[in-house]
Amino acid sequence: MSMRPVESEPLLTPAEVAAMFRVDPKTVTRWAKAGKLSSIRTLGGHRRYRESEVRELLAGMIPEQRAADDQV
Amino acid sequence: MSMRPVESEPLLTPAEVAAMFRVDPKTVTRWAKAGKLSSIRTLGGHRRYRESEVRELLAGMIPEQRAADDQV
DNA sequence: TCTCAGTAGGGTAATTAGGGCA
DNA sequence: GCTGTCCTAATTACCCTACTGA
Repeated sequence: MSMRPVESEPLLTPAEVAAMFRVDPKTVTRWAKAGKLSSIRTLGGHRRYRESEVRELLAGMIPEQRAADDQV
Repeated sequence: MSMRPVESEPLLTPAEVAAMFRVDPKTVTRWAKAGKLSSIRTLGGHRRYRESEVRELLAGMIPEQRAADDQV
């Protein structure tokens, strides 16, 4: 059986993102609803997150978060 | 669920760090603002601390008298 | 088809940020 | 200088039930 290489972006589950930020999975959901983090939905309504975006946010390289950082 | 291995650094909450040093969480916040301790921010602005860094600082807490002894 | 950990949704408690003061 | 405490507002954690997905 042959699998044509379909380029897809690495996605993370809510639990995985939550673990990286050391927060509750529900908190990640709130970030998505608030538009602070873009999310992809499964056909059943569950959210998936782009690993690349999450890593950038963790590194503090996104404007939204830097705004919070700047008051330090 | 699979939980594909996502490499991320273990983080600590302000309360956890405060308990380890036996100080008020607010004091930990001041350490972070003073640059004595590096911090990562959640998307909501709350701080998270690197466990490895905290442990190193704890290990560096040397009793006054012992510090003097060490120079012998 | 069955199982069950994970997630969504909503509500309420607990932490944290920030400033100022002792 | 350094820490603890009081205050308000914002953010996050924990509770539940029902549905999703591997």
